[in-house]
Order: sequence, then structure tokens, then C-alpha cells
Amino acid sequence: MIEITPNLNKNHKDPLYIQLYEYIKKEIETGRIPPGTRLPSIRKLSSYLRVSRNTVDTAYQQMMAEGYIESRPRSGLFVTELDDDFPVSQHKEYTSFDEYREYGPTAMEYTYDFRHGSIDQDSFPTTLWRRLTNQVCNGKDIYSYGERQGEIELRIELAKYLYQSRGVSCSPEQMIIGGGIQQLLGLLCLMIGLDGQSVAVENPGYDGAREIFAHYGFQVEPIEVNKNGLCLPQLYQSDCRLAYVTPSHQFPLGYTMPISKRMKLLQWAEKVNGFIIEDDYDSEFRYKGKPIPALKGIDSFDRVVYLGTFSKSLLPSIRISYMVLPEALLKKYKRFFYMYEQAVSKIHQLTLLLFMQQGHWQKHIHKMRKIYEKKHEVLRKAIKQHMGENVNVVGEDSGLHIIIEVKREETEESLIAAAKNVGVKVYSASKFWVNQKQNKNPQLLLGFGGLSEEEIDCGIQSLSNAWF
Amino acid sequence: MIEITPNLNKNHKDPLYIQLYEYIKKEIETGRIPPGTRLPSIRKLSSYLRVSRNTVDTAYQQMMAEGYIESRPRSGLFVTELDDDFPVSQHKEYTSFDEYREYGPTAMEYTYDFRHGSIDQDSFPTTLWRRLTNQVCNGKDIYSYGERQGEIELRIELAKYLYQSRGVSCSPEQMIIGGGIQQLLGLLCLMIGLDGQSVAVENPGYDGAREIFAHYGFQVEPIEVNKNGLCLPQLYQSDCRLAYVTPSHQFPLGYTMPISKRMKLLQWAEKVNGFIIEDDYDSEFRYKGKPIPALKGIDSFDRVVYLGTFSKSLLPSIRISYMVLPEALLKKYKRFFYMYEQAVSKIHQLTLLLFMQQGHWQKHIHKMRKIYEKKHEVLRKAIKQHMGENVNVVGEDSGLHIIIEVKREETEESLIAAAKNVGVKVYSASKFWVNQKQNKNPQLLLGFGGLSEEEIDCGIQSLSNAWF
DNA sequence: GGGTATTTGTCCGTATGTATG
DNA sequence: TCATACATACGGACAAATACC
Repeated sequence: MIEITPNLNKNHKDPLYIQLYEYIKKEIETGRIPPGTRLPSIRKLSSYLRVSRNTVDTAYQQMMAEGYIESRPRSGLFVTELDDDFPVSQHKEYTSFDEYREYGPTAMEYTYDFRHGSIDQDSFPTTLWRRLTNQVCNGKDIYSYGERQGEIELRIELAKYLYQSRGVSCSPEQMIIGGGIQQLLGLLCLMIGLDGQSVAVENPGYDGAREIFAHYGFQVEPIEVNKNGLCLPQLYQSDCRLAYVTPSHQFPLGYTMPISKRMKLLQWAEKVNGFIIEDDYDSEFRYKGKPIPALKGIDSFDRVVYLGTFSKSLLPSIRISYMVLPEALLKKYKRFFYMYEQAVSKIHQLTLLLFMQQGHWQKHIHKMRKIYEKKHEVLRKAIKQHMGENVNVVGEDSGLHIIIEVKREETEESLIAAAKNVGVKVYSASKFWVNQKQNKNPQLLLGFGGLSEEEIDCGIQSLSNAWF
Repeated sequence: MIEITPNLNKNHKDPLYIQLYEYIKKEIETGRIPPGTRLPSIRKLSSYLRVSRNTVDTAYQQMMAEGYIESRPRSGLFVTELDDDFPVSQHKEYTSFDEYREYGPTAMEYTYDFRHGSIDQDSFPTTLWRRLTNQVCNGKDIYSYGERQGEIELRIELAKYLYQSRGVSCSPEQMIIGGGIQQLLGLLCLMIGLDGQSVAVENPGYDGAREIFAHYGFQVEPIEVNKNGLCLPQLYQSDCRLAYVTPSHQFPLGYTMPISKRMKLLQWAEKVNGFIIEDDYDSEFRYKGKPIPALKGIDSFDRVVYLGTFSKSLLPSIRISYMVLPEALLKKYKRFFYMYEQAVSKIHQLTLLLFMQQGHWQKHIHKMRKIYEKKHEVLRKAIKQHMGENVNVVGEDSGLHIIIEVKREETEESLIAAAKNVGVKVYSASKFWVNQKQNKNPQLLLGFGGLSEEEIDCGIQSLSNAWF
């Protein structure tokens, strides 16, 4: 008979049955108690250890649940046969985790961060948003899974907004809510599937979209961009049947696609029996005149997938984007993709719903447009004043960033490093190009959404001192 | 010279410049003003229409921005060349959207809904969660994009939890946060790619996972499940190198995979040089003894991908799940998938972080385990009392649901319909099987998380009256 | 052909009614 | 109620392009 002699201690942090369980488990794992062995009966062991029968029973039960031992009723408990060529499981002692904290947001080595995608910190209506969130949390709706396409009420509100502000007429049924443009693009890739093995993308263009297409098995065809947007002859020459474009504000250059080219683009899609993906990521921030209607608004052929997001215009951290599908893709979605659970927080969705229903959204857009227009102006003036003829402003009609070309024979890396030395973070723009020309002047992206007007001016001044 | 004769009305809902803009745009789109035409100068038109020059100017500016007309400074404004075979854009009048409201959560035709995935409404610490959310909202961190893998502090906290409670020793770097199991599975499919063309899944098993695998191009191989979990001989016969399993609580039957089979499963993965995906979706709710360590905890070969979620144990609507990658996949992730933006709300992540750091999470788990154990007991008793010999309880060791087999020659649909008539919603369990046997008794899934103990008992009583 | 007057798009400051808080 | 901000509308000033002598 195998002996079981654990050191049971009633004052130990773990209860008795756990101590017993851990002890026997270890004995089995190390092989001291070989497979097939009959363990002491519950009665014997409990009286030997002077603990209650239930204590032993619980420990045995736990091991049974995990499969270490087997019960043969009215016969005994036996250690399960294990393959002994299996390496003994050895838990690494887990590290203190403190070493990872350096990655956290506490690392503030930069005074001015011209990050793209940050928003104005002071103007987000924190109090209001919190109040609405509380209102939502008090409701009964947050304890179950949400609707898979996204909350219907929110989709209704979004459809209204799209009609009134972007000229897009769609039904809430066509709309799918998702956690960011990339996630929606992924779903879209699955839906379009192998019908379109090549996808045309703008060059320069959003690298995040390119990556998605590539990962989902598409051949990515970069198409040159000029002041009017995509170069159509190149598009026709390609064998693509799918194109990803940013017509309202070409990313990153900020160009607007004129109506004539929009129509030709739609005709292309009809001709090749394909689709156009319109990423309307930052159309809200057009500073000259009224916002331009979306491409989807004149999509008589029903070939445009419209993508919109709240990351730029409201708050990037709530992660809400949406997509409007044409009929053909909607059918596919309803048939094959309806079992996908919604990935966006229902709480945030319902909060946004209230925010829109009560009219705060429209107001917020107007307010932010003014604020960013002012910042945009300040940035342009600062560049002109402090840098003058040393740089060209390449894309300046875009909403929340500006691209400058530095007239120097230096690499972008060295300029970024020089900027870092004076506490300014700027970003390389070369990743937006697919086939970078070698002898091109370095181009840098300056996002200004998260900086105040003073910070923008000081930041540019520092940059100028560092570079020129 | 082209004549422009709009009916401008100062009392119209739209301002003058919009009316003029709409009028001229239409004239161009219909072709009455042909491309290339020179438009009346701003002064001429303003004096003719008796409006300010700026009114005309603003209208022209808007059309210029959209590309309908072009300006040659100090020379005139000209209509852009357009293809005239393009169909005139015609906005459908948008529907009132009221028709869609019926889909909303207001449709409460059921008194008792045995939905799977709902949680206990009364025990979620709403006030605390709100307080923590407010705390997070007051911080400076929510105005920018979050870390792509998920907030590092949260990952640190999660790694600690996994080590202490699930026996999984991992570094926060191996962990990726995502908006639900399905989203993470999708990412995983992309990472594993064509290395593993077939994936073994449990039969019965989680249909949502099967669908993902199929969509991402995998051949899905259903493997039978017995009381010990996956049938290993079948697994060996298949040509799979990837297996998706739920060892702690087989879904939907609730079986626990014993340690011997776990080791054999790991050896299989090592032998075929493949991976095991362990979906630990509801391990927190084990009612007999301590929770069983995860398969990942004994993964000496580093071949297990661990998936966990807060949907069941905390709140489904915040949508936070996580995944622990083995070294081989982590490398791939870092190299090829690092540009994916995080899809989970940073606000929720930081709130959860506080929730865990302050020890509420552990307390909450313990509390919920008690509550659900009680409900589980009530449900089992109610079934025994009200239905007795009319049903078999098939899976009863699972956490938040029970599967019953009704000993009748009826279809699941007819039983569901009969239940609906008495205001009870139950769910078909057949979708969890891949190849359904024809002459099988109907099986139904009863989720009990969202119902109170009284509701559970009454619901079962109603069901019994309706069926027997 | 060159100088000049006119026309043109563009930019600027300002007045007014309305909505907001 | 008052103060503020905003969208809209207005006319003047400027400089470049054009037409005319």
C-alpha cells in the first residue's frame, strides 16, 4: 500500500483539501505513485491523517475531475495510466511583470507629439458622455449579447446622419457596425472572397488597409494618385475588380476626387462587375465650405461599400466604425456571415445612440470642425513662418494632418532622430508609399489633432531649430 | 451666355446659397448646362439675381470643391467635362425608419428566455463599474489610440490571474486582447495560414468557431466527443495539424478532459508539428471543487493557444477576450500582424484593469460561482421534478447551461414552437452537431444565467405543461 | 504692340437673425 | 434675461487676366 504523508497544516493559507490534493498530485506527477496504483481508501486515509472523510473525498474528487485518478465504484481509487515519456510539467516562475511597465503610456519622452489620430483632449464632452453612459448602465439592456449587426437603433440614427450630412441614402439593414475600419475590411475581404483576387489601392495610401488585403489573400495593386485622386488609366489597365479609395480626402495627401472622376470610377466598377470600397474616414473635417457628399451618394449602380468611423471625429478609444453594404454583398452577409458576434461594446453603442438622438453629435462635429480648422491654420502658418522655403507642404487639405517635404538630402530617419533630440515626435510618411522612389526628398507626417495651438507653434519652432 | 434662373426664396428652409448650388448642380447633371460652358461671372449673376456677390461665390465654391466646375482665376468659371451617359443620381427618399423598430429589444414576447450567454442581471456591480469608468474617463489616456495588443497593464494583470487561477504561466507579451473569441480566432486563422489546411473540431461543438474556420479557408474535420472529450484515434486518423478544443468544459456537453487525454493531446500536437486551440470560455464556473488547471498550464511543448473571455463571467456587452500565443505564433504576430489596430475599447480595458487591480474580479468570480451553482441546482431539480422520466439530462456539468434530450418522437422545432406558446424560449441544440443523426431524440439547450431561481422553476414547469 | 480701362476671382471686415447656455 | 457664438448675407478692396484703343 502506498503511503501518503503530507504535512497538513490547518493554519496554512490553503484549505486542508487543497494541501492534500496538491501533495498527492505531485506524488503522481513525479512518478513516486505509479499509474495503476490503488490509493488508500477515503476512510483509511482520513483516519490516518486525522481529518474528516469529506476532506479526503474532496481532494480525491478534484483529482478525478482532472483525470489523475479514476474511481472504480465499490472497488477503490486508482491512479490513471499515463504515458511516462511525457515531460513533467514545470511551471516557470512568473516574472514580476514590472519590466513590462516601460511600454506603458507613462513613457513620456516627447514634449510635442505630432501623432496622427489623436484628438483634441479638451473638447471631448467628458461629463456629458459619462452621464449618458451612466444612463445606459442603469438600463436592462447591457446584460445580454447585442445584435450582431450592431444595435438597430444606432443603425437607424446612423442612416439618418448619413443621409442628411453625407448624401448617402441607405437602410439600417445594410449597415454593419464594427470595431474599427480594419476589422470591417477583414469581414469585407471574407465576403468578397475569391471573386476578386486583385485589389487596387491608392499609392500613397493607408498602409493599414493594404496589409489587411494582403493578409486575406488579395493581390494588392498600387495605383498612382494625382491631384484628382486615383489615376484611372492605370486602374483600367489592371485586372482588378475591387478598389479601395478615399475620395473625400485622399489619405494621406488630402486631395478631393472631383465629380467627373467619381462617375468614371463608378462606371469602371460597373464595367468590370466589381466593387469600390469608399473609406470616408475623415470627411467631417473639411474646412472650406460644406462637406462634400460621399461617393456612395451617387452610386446608382450599387457598387460602393461605404466605410465610416467615429475614431477621428469623436473618440478613438471607444472603437466604433460602420459600413454600408450594397445589395449583392448584403445578401452574402445575411446568408453566410450572420453568426459573427458583434465585436463592439453594447454600452458604447447605446451611449452613442443617446448622444446622437439628443443632437449632441451634430453639435460636436461643428465644434470640432472649428477647432481643427484653427489648428490647421496655425500649423500652416507656423510652418511658413519658421521653415519657410526649407519645406514644401505636400498635403494640406486633409483634415487632421499635414505632410511636409523637407528640401534636404537627408533620410527621414535622421530627421526623425534629430526631432527626437529636441523632444518632438514626427512620423515618417514613406510607409504610405508602396514603391518608394529612391531619390525623393524626405516626407514627414504631422498630425495636429492632439496638440494645442501653442504646442503646435512651439513644436514647429523646435523642429526648425533642430533641422535648419 | 447660359441663363441661370432659379427660384430663390429667402423664406425657404435652405439658405440662398444652398438653393442656388442645388439648382445649378442639377442643371449641370441633367446636361442643360453642357460641359465646358463658361458660367456667368459672380458679379453678373449676383446683380441679376439681386443677391450678394458672396452668396453666388459660396455656391460656386461648393461646386468647385466637388469638382462640378473649375475656376480659372480672373478669367471665369467653367463647367467640368463630364461623361453624359452616366445615370442621373437620384436619391431615394429615405424611409421613416420606424418600421425597423420592431427588431429592437422592445419585442418581449417571452416570459422566460433560456438564452445561452445571458448573465445574472442583479449581481453585476453596476455602481462600482460606473465609478471605475468615471475614474478612467477623467484620466488623460482615453484620447488616443490604445496599444495594439491591448493595454499592457491589463495584460500584466491578466497574466497574473491566469497564473494564479488557471495554472497558466505566460508573459504579457504573449497575450493579445480582442473583441470576442470569434475575432481572435479569425486573427489566429490568418496567422496559422496555409500551414494547417485542416482543423479538427469537437462534434458536437461551438458552431461559431466552426464557421470562422470555414470562412478562413480551413477544412473543418468534426471529431466525435465522448465522456472524456475528443476521440483521439479519430484525431490521429485525420490529416489535421490544428485542433480546436474546450477541455475544461466541453461545449456544449460539459465534459472535462482528464489529464491523461490532455497529455496525449499535447503529444499529438508535438507529433504532427501542429497547434491546439484551447477555448477556456467558461472554466470559471466549475461547481465541484476547485477550477481545473487549463491545458495550457501543462503545455511543455508550447503548442497551445489559450483563449479566455469576460463575456460569460463579467459582462458580455463590454466584449473583452484574450488569447495567449505560443512562441512560434508570437513571432509571426510580431512580424506580420502588428499593424492591426486594437478593436477593444480602451475605456473598458482600463476600467477592467482597475477592477482587477483592486481585487474586485476575484471576489466577483467567487460570488458568481455561488449564484450560478445555486441556479444550476435549481434547474436540475426543476427538470427532475417537473419532467422526470420524460427527459434525459445530457450535459449537466457545464457552467451556464444544461442540455436535455426529450424522449419524444418530435422535432426540436415543434418543441420550440410549443414552448413559445407558453411564453418560454428554448434553443435547439442540433446546430452544435455537424452530421446530425436522423433518428435522434430532440435535444434542447437551456441557458440559465439570465433567469432568477424562481423564473427557472416556473419556466421549467411551463415547459413541462406545454410538452407532456 | 503696348498702355489702359474693365472684368474677373478672391479675400476681408461686418451686420443680422438665431440658437445656446 | 443676457451674453455669446454661429451661420448667413452683404459690399468694399485687391490683383490678375482680358479687352480695347
